[in-house]
Amino acid sequence: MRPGFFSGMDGTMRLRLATWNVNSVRLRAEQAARFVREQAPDVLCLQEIKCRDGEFPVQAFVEAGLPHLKISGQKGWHGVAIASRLPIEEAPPLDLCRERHARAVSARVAGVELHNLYVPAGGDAPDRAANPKFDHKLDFLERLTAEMARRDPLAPLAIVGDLNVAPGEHDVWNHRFMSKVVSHTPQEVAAMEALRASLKFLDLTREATPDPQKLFSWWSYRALDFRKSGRGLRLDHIWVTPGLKDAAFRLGSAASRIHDDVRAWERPSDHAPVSADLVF
DNA sequence: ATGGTTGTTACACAA
Repeated sequence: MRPGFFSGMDGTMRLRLATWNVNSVRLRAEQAARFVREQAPDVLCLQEIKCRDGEFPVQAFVEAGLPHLKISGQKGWHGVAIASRLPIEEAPPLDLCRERHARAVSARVAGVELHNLYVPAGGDAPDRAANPKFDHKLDFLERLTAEMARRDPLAPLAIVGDLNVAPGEHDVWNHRFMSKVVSHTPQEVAAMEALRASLKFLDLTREATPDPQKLFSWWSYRALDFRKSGRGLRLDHIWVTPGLKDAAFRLGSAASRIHDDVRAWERPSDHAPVSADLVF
């Protein structure tokens, strides 16, 4: 039996969540299928699909064994989707994007309320007054925080995706330098801390690999050799509520990792997938 | 302590 939701004899069920900023799902449908073959996620959350709903390569995901799809696309830019081995049920949608971009899609899978997010990158200048994109980014995170603060921390809920912020000093290649660069400014780090505190979220990838170990999920295309450059950021996250803590730590420690080998594939996305296991 | 690359699009822009 291939690895999947039902892990078998002991009656436990494993739900493997994965998130990947795919940077054009049409260009990388085959890579997505390969990732599913190799890592067997039960749910794959995609960001930057860069297509309309009707242009999504449905067949590739059906054949890969993730036939249940919830797609929120738009022409050309942004766009998010959830692909699942298990049936998708409705979940309360979040109203986060004042620009009405396709940046959030929500679903309930195996009893877990899942919010797949693509937070705005925020432009160049870390100044809310001078740079509307930076203001939009912080507004998006503030709306999300306000929404989460109304929820029950004991409810099984996860927020995953490209949050476009590296929250910790070991989530960037150089903390001092990056503190002046959008993605790791004090304002963004504070916004992420407010979000974390809203429901006492657990950052599963960091739980699995504690500080001071460096962790990156994104490397610029502008480096010839991303490994040699060493200039990465951890922008992609899987956060769960305390209601999922037992499931996340069932094996002793959190089982979450960054699949940086995918960043080394031919014609890669600039982001690597991130996965985390929940055991019920 | 900063040069350049990629994807979608339409003849730039966003990342």
